[in-house]
Amino acid sequence: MTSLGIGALAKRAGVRIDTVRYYERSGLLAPKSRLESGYRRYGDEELTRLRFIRRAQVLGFSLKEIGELLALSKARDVARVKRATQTKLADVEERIAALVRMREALSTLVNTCPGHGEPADCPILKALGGEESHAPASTSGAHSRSGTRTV
Amino acid sequence: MTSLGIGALAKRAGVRIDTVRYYERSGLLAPKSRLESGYRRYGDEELTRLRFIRRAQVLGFSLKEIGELLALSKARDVARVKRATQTKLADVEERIAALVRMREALSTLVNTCPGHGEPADCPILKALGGEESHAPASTSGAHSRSGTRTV
DNA sequence: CTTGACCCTGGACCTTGGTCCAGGGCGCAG
DNA sequence: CTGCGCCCTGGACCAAGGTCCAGGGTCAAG
Repeated sequence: MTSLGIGALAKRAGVRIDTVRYYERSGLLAPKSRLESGYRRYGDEELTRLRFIRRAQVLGFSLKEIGELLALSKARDVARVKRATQTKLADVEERIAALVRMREALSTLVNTCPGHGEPADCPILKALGGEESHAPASTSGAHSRSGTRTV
Repeated sequence: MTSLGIGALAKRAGVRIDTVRYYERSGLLAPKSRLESGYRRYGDEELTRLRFIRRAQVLGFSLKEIGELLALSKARDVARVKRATQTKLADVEERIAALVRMREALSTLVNTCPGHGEPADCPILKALGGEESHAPASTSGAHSRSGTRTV
């Protein structure tokens, strides 16, 4: 029956104190109790829960989704918890597919670029829009009133 | 030698006008010129560049990274452009690997959860921290001075 | 009791990638 | 010349997920 202050809890979960309070504000993690002074007290369940929140984040759940999962778990609604997880799984699969497409495109670019020589031979630069010569591109362009038609 | 106003440019690239101006503010896309009135004018190169920016975003580059890519391209530094792209490729591969791990974890959860019955049999709920009964969890906790030691 | 470490609250601030608005100035067709 | 639609600027605002700060109270060791 460990009893932890917020600092000890945060340290054990590898997060910052502010983060714990932020999760509390977000409705994800309430302290088990408070001292008369207002100090938060946490038990093992809270630690587990905090660690779960972090794991779920790594699994790609947003804090909002984690809150929903937590609510479903409180409701002990196994079916809905499962469905939420399936939805997330589908989402993750979609993201993987998108990243795989991205990888193909990038590796094509890398593989066809000689890495030296003429910019004209670099497909990456070509993909970038290729051949612009000159072009001053002043960052701090003070453009005054009254210029010739196209500055 | 098409000459476009910001609206036409935005429409052709499928972005909003504000987004074009936002990219300009971010140093990614300056108009080719300005009318005396201050109206922005764009040519084909700017359109290509804007489209590149969007494609690069889809490929997972942040605007900051796109800016770097653009700077390298201006410097016509083929070698460094290639290296930046390789770095991004490695990054994408890492993200894919993380998502694949995520997918494995989620599908294990989904596959081992019966989807009905006792919460105790649901691995998702167990991963969540499992068995907390009761716990009132008052959102608007007015905690007054003077309580018993642990409220 | 004193001291240093810890904790409290409320609110401001940060980053990223935009989006929207007010108040006013152009461009061009009729 | 009028009017409609486009454009200008600067600045506020959004969501997410924190992070930090000021100003003050508390806990526990010595």
